Amino acid sequence: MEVYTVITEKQKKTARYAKAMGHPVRLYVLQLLSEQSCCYSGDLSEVLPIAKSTLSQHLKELKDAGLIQGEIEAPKIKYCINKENWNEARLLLGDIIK
Amino acid sequence: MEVYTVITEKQKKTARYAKAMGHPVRLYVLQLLSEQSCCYSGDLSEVLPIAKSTLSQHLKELKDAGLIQGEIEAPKIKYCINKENWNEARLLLGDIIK
DNA sequence: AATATAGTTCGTATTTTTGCGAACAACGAA
DNA sequence: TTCGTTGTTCGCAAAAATACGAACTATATT
Repeated sequence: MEVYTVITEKQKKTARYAKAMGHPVRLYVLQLLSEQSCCYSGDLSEVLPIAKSTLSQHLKELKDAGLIQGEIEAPKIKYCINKENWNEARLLLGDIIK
Repeated sequence: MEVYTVITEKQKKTARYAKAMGHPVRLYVLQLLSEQSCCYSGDLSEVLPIAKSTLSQHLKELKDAGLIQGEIEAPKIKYCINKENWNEARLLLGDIIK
């Protein structure tokens, strides 16, 4: 059963993407990856003033939101934008700020 | 004293706006106000499945983020977009999703 | 002055987020 | 196989977000 609401699924999805972007560290990572195709967690860890475990959590959140994806390149992990979802997020947010 | 970080003030500001947009209720209100110039809290309260006090909190957050403003029109309060900041938010977010 | 309306603030509870260090897992190199 | 590198997961703590109902404030109406 669904509680009645005027809020659409599209708006919920948009809000989820916006929420994922709503932290400086995550926004930094997203912006970097939208510009330079890929990076390693270690690269980020060197420049960001947070613990590795904290960074890992933020990366996980971006992954859970669907905005990035990781590919094993042992012993590192290469992170890139999830193009499909990133494009969706851009469209959805673009519709809000149009 | 400022801890060193590669994260810019611009990114922090963008993240703050994104965070304010990161909830379905707040996104709904923003989208409504970006389309129809103004509304009253009561209008929102009628259609949104949340308590009035909860709505009031969300409106306060949007106000604190600078995205909307309220004008007393007793006994109601007329809410509108804060055009200056909304435009700033659009520019900042537009820069991310460009 | 009493009442009705509109909305905020207060008090509280629950959940989620943010963050850290220690421990762990996976893999390549020596 | 032992060691180093890379990054995640675990356990914990503190802070912030979300939500509600009750109480309150302010104003207009009767």
